[in-house]
Amino acid sequence: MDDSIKRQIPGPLIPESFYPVDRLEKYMHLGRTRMFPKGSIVLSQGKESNALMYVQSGCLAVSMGADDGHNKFLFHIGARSIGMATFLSEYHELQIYAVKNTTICFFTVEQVLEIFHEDEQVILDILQNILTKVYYFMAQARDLNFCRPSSRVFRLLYNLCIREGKYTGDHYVIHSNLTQKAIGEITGTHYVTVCKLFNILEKQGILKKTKDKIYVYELEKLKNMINEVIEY
DNA sequence: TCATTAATTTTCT
DNA sequence: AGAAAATTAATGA
Repeated sequence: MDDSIKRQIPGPLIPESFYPVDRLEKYMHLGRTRMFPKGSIVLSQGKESNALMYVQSGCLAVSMGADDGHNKFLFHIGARSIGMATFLSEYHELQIYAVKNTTICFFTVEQVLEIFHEDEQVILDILQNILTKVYYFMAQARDLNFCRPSSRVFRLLYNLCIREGKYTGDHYVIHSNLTQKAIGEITGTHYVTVCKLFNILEKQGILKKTKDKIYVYELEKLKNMINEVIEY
């Protein structure tokens, strides 16, 4: 068995660890470093913030509130990545909290400009980080428009397998500790639906998910499932 | 075809 | 043991 069926998918498949900007590491003395314990709020909705956040270690989650109290998960900011709420205007509807114990270095606009002056490559790295996010959410907008939830879940699994699945004789192993809930948040489908979809895949012997691994036994079948209409 | 709610069971820490 | 995650069933859009 070879990997000829594999096809590289550009950009991140799951909204975390977007393009790292670890060049900021050597300018941390300019900013203000702070520790956030797991579960604490880094930025509450509506609160003014005009700093650039560099996550040195740990992980943050960014979400956006809705009128009806719902809260849409957007993406994670992992180690060596960055986040910005409002560089330009003061109001926003984002909320950021620490998923793990996290150390963040905050840079003011002035400090960022100072770094830009000294190190132009940082500008490109930050642009790359933002553009990667933009592209991800453009693809997301497309999928939400044109694909059914079952297709979005199946395609995520298929792409994950192509991207990082290890072929081991007769099946693929994906090392991933995504929960069903997380897959639901990423794909915009209800976690109960995700559960049902996994049951269908497992019953057909296509795939099996454990806590930290996903075993793909029939990659081609999984690919075909993307376009099938599922009966629940 | 799916979201939603609620009620249980299973798995993690 | 308590929290989080997963499952199952029922209802409705």
